[in-house]
Amino acid sequence: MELSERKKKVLRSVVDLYIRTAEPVGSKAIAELPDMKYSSATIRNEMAELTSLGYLEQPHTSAGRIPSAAGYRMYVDELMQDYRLSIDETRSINLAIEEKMQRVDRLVEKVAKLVSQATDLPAISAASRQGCPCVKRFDLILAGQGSIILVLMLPNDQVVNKLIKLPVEVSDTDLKLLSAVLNASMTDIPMESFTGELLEKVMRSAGAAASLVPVILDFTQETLKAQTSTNMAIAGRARLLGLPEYRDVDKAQRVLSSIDEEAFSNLPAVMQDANGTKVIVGPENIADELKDTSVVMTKFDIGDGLQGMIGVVGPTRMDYAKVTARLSYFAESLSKMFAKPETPQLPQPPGEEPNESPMTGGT
Amino acid sequence: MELSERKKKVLRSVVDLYIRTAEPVGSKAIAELPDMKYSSATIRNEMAELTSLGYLEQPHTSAGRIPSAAGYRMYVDELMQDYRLSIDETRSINLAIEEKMQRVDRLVEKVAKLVSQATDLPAISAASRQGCPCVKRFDLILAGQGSIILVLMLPNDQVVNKLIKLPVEVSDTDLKLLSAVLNASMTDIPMESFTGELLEKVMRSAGAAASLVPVILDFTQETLKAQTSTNMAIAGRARLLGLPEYRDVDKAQRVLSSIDEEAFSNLPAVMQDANGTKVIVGPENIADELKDTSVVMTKFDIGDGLQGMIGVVGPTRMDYAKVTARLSYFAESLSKMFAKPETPQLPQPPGEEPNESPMTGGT
DNA sequence: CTTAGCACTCGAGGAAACTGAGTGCTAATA
DNA sequence: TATTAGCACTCAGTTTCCTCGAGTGCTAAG
Repeated sequence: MELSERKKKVLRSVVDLYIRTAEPVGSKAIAELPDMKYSSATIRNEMAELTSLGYLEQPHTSAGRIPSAAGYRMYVDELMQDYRLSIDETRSINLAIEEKMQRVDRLVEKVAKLVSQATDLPAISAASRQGCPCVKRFDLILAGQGSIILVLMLPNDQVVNKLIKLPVEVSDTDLKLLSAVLNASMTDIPMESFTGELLEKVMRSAGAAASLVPVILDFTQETLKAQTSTNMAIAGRARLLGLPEYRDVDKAQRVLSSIDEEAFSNLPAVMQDANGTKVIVGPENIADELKDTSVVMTKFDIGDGLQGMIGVVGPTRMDYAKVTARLSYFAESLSKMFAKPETPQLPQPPGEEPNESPMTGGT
Repeated sequence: MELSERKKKVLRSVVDLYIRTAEPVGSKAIAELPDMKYSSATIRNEMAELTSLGYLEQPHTSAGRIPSAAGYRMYVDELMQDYRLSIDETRSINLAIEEKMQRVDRLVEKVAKLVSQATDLPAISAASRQGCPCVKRFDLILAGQGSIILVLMLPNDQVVNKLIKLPVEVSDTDLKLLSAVLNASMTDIPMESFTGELLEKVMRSAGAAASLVPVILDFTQETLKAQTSTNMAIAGRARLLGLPEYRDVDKAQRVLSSIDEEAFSNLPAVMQDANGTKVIVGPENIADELKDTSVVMTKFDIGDGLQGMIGVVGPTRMDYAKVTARLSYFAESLSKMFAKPETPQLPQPPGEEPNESPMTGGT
């Protein structure tokens, strides 16, 4: 059933106000809003109906109303008005991003910290590898002292290596042969096929250096597996404690613990299939501890087959409009930065035209 | 001034009891302890003196006493009785450590988590490189497509590399020459000396590939710098919230924030010069937020020139004896594990002989 | 030197009363 | 018919007041 315009307006106002104050909202407060042309009695009737429709709740008889999960969902999906980032906000985000970021794992930590600062909420950031990993090229270098260096070139120019102590004496020629064989048979294929006949074929062709093959392939498998693993960081946990809903220490502890545990380990996966910004409202969360905790997250592109994700964790009563806007802008800026790593070209702050923040509110 | 035996006994009892209950301790409670042979009145007098000596404090007139910072210091340095780990405790620590640990940065995270679990307090873990880093050996590999791979061998068999796009065409012979020059002049010296005449000499001898030298040395410097950087993780922050002293959310927030900020970034450095276990009691902390928060930490050996550190953060009223014992055992186990990485040989659980936990209580 | 006794202090905890924001319902109004 | 004013009622939160008892310091007796 579609809500009347007036009901929508009331619902939106209630959620807006509740987001600002964290206190149950009464009919009078709504009636006194600048562009509300009805008396508190009318609002009262509307609120009563919204309550019976399941969009609002009443903590107890003589208190105002607070949004229910369905109310938030409706708000996020249809009612919420786009938040316009101020020039100051875009500038501070840009400034934050401009700092040099080096290694990927450090980067994830840093991004999480920045997002947390920008939203004043705990933030998650993750980078996970897309697509099936394979080796582009093998190199074997004689390193003296009876050891060799194995160098793997991966797609996207990444290079990984390992020092291998030689179990047997191997000549330079043997190595050349072995690497030729490896490059001929084992490149550009997924690691699942490193088995059976292919393996035997390689062993046969490898000649004197055949005993190295298992060591090499073990390391290769390990490396490729590590490539697919997701790197994830959480920052700014303490910001939760500043919010009125977490004045209750026990509750705060439960939430913080489950943040630190595995609770969010599946978020990057969830994000894979979604596009744009995704909002998970309170009870839609999986974990029980997170009943009145929401998550807003979005993807960005790191390049090199890496998929980035940033998100924030907050009370169900969080300022979705603002958070979504900042998150989207952040993601956009990061994507652009990674697109041209040498001269980071940051997006222009939104000028006169409305700032579109794409959004899907999946369940 | 040396305290009388009886005063020591009273002080120890007060701290012990306060650690257990987190409530001010009265004279009666002390007098009723099994091996206390004096009446509450006598204890009262002793406590009054201990108070005027600065070892105890009184929250208000009609309450019991709590230890002051000086009281804790005294307790940690002289009074505390060694805690004997139970077989169960050693077993669970061993079990935890036995899990495979891969990369160093992951390892640091994992260790922090384990320590936090073992002590039920937030834990810090860090790994930092010891001694001045240098390059053992340079290798340059032609990688096709107008690029080369630079391979640096560091002490302790670590290998790092980078793909370099060639600005100019370079032949295999040129590369051989360049790497010979690099290996002759730039190995086994600290990076501070990569300057002036040495640099010029290399450039002159490098021939056709001279234009590569700056790129190579930039990367080398960066790598060596990264080698000295400390890797640090904190886990189990939420455990703080379970403790009575952090029922006050604002306080908890202040402490957690400063844990997440830079507050502990200097701990690894502090640990460098200390040996054994170090206890920093509340007000000895640098940061103001950490006034009634203590830190216990100890070192362990990762090998490969890496120095490990583990520590826990807790209220000044923490069970120093227990924490210190567990931490020491943990450190010992880790050291042994890294000493023989393939077949981790864990220390035997302490048998009949007293379990010595070396300890220095520096200021 | 130790201990029993005692008057005193003062925070914690609980009951009772008060306050006021907010409600639902009814009747008047446009 | 839709809106609004008015009113009695509800109930969480706050304040006030009181009691209770753990703990103290001091004095005098053992």
